[in-house]
Amino acid sequence: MIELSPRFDFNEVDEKWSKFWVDNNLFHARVNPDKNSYTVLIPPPNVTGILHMGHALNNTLQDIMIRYKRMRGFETLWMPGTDHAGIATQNVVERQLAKEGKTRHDFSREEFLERLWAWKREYGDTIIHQLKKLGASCDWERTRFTMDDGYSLAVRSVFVRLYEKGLIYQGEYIINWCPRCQTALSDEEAEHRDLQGNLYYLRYPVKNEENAFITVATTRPETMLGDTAVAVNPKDKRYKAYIGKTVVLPLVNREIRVVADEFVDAKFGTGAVKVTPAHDPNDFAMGRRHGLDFVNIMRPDGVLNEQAGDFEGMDRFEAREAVIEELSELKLLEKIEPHTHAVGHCYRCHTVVEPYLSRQWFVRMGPLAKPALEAVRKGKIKFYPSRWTKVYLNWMENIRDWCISRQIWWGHRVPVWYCAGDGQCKLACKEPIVSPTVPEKCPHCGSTNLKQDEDVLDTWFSSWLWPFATFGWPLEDKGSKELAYFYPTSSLFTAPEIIFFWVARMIMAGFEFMGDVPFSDVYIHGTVRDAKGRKMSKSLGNAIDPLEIIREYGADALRFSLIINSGQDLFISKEKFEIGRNFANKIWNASRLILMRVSSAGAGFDLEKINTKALDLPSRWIISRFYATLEKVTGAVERYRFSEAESLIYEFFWNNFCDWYLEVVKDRWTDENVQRVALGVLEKSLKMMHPFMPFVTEELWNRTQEGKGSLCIQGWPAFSRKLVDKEAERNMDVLLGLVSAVRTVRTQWNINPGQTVPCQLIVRTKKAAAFLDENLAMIKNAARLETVTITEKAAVKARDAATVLVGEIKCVIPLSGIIDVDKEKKKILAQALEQERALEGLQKRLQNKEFVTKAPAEVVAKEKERSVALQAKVRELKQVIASLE
RNA sequence: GGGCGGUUAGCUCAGCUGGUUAGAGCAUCUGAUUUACAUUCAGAAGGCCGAGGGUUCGAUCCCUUCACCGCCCACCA
Repeated sequence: MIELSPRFDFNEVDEKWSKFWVDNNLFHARVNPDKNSYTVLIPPPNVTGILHMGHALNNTLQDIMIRYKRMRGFETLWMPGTDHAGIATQNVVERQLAKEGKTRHDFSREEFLERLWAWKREYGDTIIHQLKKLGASCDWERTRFTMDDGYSLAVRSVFVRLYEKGLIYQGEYIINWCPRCQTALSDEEAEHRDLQGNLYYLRYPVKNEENAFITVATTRPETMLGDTAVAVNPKDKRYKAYIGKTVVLPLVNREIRVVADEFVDAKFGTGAVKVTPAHDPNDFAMGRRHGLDFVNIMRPDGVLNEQAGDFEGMDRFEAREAVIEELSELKLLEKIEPHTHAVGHCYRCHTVVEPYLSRQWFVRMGPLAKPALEAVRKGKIKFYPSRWTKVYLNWMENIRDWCISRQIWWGHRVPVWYCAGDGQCKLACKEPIVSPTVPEKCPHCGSTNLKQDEDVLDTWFSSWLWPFATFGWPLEDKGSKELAYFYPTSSLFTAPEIIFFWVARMIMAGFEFMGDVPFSDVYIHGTVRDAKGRKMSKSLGNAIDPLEIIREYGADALRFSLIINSGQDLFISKEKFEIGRNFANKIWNASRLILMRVSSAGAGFDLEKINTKALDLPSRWIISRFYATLEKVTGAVERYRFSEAESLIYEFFWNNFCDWYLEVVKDRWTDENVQRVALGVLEKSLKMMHPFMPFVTEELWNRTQEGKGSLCIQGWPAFSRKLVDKEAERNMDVLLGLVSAVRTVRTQWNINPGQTVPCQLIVRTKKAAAFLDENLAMIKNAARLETVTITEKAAVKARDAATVLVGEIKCVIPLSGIIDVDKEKKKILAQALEQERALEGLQKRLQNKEFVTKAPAEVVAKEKERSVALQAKVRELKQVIASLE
């Protein structure tokens, strides 16, 4: 007798097995020529903090696939790790410092970085610990961090290689500047949000002409202080006369030219544009085209500088008000119109970004994008669901150069040194020294007085190397055993917002440095939102902590509930986790029942070797149901349809196995075959459910299948076609229908559920009678019937009894009441009529010569088949109607 | 401005190549339960499948127009 508590105590079980799996090193992958590899690389979580629900979803999906593939016999590698997440992590540490009343400038660069490493050590460990709690079957020995020594070497090498190929360049451009973080941002890091702003119409007096103005419209009037031209469309008749003339920029009294440029849209605003080359990307381009001056009016912190004259020292928004006020006094403000437009915000601190002129490093993306586009177009990389393919292609086709330098301290420092020289070779020394290792001296003048570039690289400039840098590249290259075995990896699981940041860039890096795709499948999952549809976030305070759910409902419940809700975006509230908890408990209790009832007879017995001929109908049925479910589940997992897989499992285990099979055999536990089937189906089910709910299944596996070793390294159940018994399923359906119909009758007539009732089953064939006879005990028991008589003719008049029709079996329960037989008949008649009409249409089509000759042969054949089936169906229905008469 | 997705029961969603009576979970209601599980069981009620048009013998499903919601992208100042 094995004692199990009636409640699944997940806390103890979760703890036990996550420790066991790690202690026994069950997830370590090695190069194994006898097996195919299946590799998944974790999207490394940021070391900014603890894991949120999105991580829980992302990692559960990966774990399901990895555990499934492991059971299918692949050498599976799931590479774990964390990302240093440049700006994001620096921000959280700076916020921590702010609480102490300090800024990073109170520290030296080294001291500040030490704070960051301390943070990383703490949170990096927490994240790994949390992944283990979730049940993630990662190869923990390989845990990587994007700033590990080896990884850093990869980052520097890549920089050098691209630089030498001419794909990295440095230049002055307008970039997205966050005045709060005081760093450049990439285009992807500037989030555009619609803001209600104003369109200000400013008048610029024409030089030497009384009362002549050109009116320009702008959303950022303060930038007028940096204007160096006014532009109009060359075709715009209104302004033709002004082209080449000079206007006087108010407030600063700078004389600026009126230039003609095709870019200007005559229809927008006034058709005249103020040109601020240092503060707007379009104006910058125009400035280049027309050789204009670049006047930078702003300091890096968003405060106006000495170029702003009287406005020096004002914050940009403060200056906006002041400029407008002064222009208004000068009567140079024509009007203000409300205007909604998209404004970039820093993706980390949400400050409005400023288009800012500065010297930055860029990657030329065009050449890199080419093979990456081809790979997806040709299907070498597939997106699941496929609609994301278009999103990817669209971005790649319009790709722009990537600004990779950041003016922060946390990250990979740009591997570029400048010779501060001894004055001997000024010319040569202007050339930067680009090297993966710290250069000892200037190659030109030999000076050892070298200064490294102050900037660090965009965090994604390291992440994009994840698929191979994690394997020790470039010290290990394509020829290395590990890379040859595990690269390209198999599937990538990630969120839609990461497609541009990461997925696309990994594909480009894969081709550039490894000459091959980094992975073949990309699975894009939904976003976890709260019940109101808002994205879960710490700042909104609507986040549900996965650890809290694990504590209250268990890791299996968290995993199961998340996945079954994961079709598209997930709308999660706490109650949603009950389904997983209840299901885990159901599995627990079904196993408990079996353990209590089964002697040693079922142990060590393999379902596949069973002689089905000796089994009763419910047993054949449940075995068949299992294999049918197994096949569908396997197919669903292979197609990344995880929620579908879970629904199938849920329905099978709960509705078929527990509610029917275990109920039906309740009184027959002494039957050895019942024991064998119950335990056999449980054994296979535990395997099938393991990738989804690893803890409860591992625990029960060890309780029911002692000595076989850990469940996570067992084989995935083999599908057995011969055990799918369609006839048993059909027959059982009839019985289930019968029982269910009787139950309905009982409810309708308010018969005490405990009370057994007499019943007459009327059948039309001897075969059906024999079939009922065979399963009489079960029917009686399940439907709570007594004195069931089976006859081939109706012996009771319909109006004296409740009559139910199930297939060809008519069930008559003598009662003081009438069931409306006419209604039943009408229903079937309507059905028959519809089928007949369908048949008619079909036959019409089949007689159509054009259709028969022109349509593909398979289609015609299929239609013929359908026609035959329909005919049979119609005939059958007519018979049923006749039997009702 | 461009693109994508959604609209199915009170709520959250399935419904994968068009075909019996459109499903599930939660919530509601009725009843059961000394017998693995109240985190249980049996049952009920609840749907012109967003609106219009089209294709078809037949449309939740395909085409088209529209409405509303959401997301992504975009240098009209």
